[in-house]
Amino acid sequence: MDINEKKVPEVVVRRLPRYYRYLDELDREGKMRISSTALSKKMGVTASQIRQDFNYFGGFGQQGYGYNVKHLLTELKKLLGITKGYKVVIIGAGNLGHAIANYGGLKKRGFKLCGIFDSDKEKIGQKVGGIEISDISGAREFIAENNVDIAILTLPKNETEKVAEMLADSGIKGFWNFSYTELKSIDSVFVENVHLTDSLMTLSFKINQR
Amino acid sequence: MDINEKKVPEVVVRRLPRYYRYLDELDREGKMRISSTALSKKMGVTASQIRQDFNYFGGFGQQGYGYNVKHLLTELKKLLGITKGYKVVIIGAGNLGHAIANYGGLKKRGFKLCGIFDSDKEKIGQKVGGIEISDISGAREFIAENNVDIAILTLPKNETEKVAEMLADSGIKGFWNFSYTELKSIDSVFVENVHLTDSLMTLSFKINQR
DNA sequence: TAGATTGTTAATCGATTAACAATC
DNA sequence: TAGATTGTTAATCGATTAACAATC
Repeated sequence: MDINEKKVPEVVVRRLPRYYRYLDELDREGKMRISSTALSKKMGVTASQIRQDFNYFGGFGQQGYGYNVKHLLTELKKLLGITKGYKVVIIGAGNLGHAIANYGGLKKRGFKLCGIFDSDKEKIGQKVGGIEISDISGAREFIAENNVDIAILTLPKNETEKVAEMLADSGIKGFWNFSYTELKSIDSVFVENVHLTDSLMTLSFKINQR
Repeated sequence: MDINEKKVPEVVVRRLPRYYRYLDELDREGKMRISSTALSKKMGVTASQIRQDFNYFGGFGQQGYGYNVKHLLTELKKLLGITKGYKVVIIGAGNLGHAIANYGGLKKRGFKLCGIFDSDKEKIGQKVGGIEISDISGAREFIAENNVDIAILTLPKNETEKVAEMLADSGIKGFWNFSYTELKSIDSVFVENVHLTDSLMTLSFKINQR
């Protein structure tokens, strides 16, 4: 019953990609099944947590057997939208934009890169990862016409906010934002802010405390 | 008393860079002081959490006044090692390596980029962000001789583990790892694994659930 | 059937929030 | 002094872990 389903906590959601990675590896190794205990040892978490996490989605295992690797992997893919083939565009064709465009991980996870935009006249027309860089002024229309799902924002801080505003009602569903700003979720657009240096600074903190 | 000091929880440590970002912004805006309540509204957290977090480090405020922005910022910088001027090298001069080398955020946070290494003969000798790319075979010695603190690993998955092994006892203190592997903390080397697509997948999950 | 291992409830632990005395 | 706001204790909430009945 939907009405009784508990909302999946954010902490659990953030663990799902990690499960996906491990299950994907097990599958590539040809493993057919795995128990929560075996997986817990591999991942360095408790078996209890694994079972609890999966049970937010109804549970993917079988008593006495464990989890079928292929089945669990398929279910994780479904949950994470990997099977949806979400369309993405990159806004900002700098080094980071290039790195993401050329990164095979996007394709592997079902994302379809279908456009790259920049405002630099020098860059427009050049090709990155087989895709021609277009003028950013056409981004809004492109997204609307092609039903693009996610915009990857790899722009300088000062350009990001106005670009986000421009794209807000284009039909875009999510921003994956790499700039030094925290975009707020605008209406119906989910925002995932990535602050790369935050992670470097936690590392630095730990080194510094020692 | 050291003996009574509670270990700072990981969740608190991971919030520190965010405090740093907000305080840095307040300082740049010329704000002299801020109360936990005002900051809590800006950041979208509770004032209680802010005060609790800072009190793991003894508290940086003054009753009846709030927090002096410059003082709090200075303390955060000290905690995060920004004042230490940690030396970093980049191992892997692909797009991501380039992006990080050219990113001003490292310098801003006091990190000193002092070397870039790659195994590709074509790349060796080229300059990135004013630094010449060196042969990766010399990385270990360079780190040991120059007391490099952190190695940023932007290599393909298959090369990362053996490079990490090679550098393990060079005196390096931390790995900031971007490859599709989870490096385990080796002895005295802290590891911060960055899985960029994990964050994209949580975004994708949310879009998918809607 | 016996053994294994999940799904799920209950217990514990830790993190967040609330409250207020201390104090600037 | 009165007002403001922290530092800190206590209460609450939520997440993790433990335990075990269900069941393959």
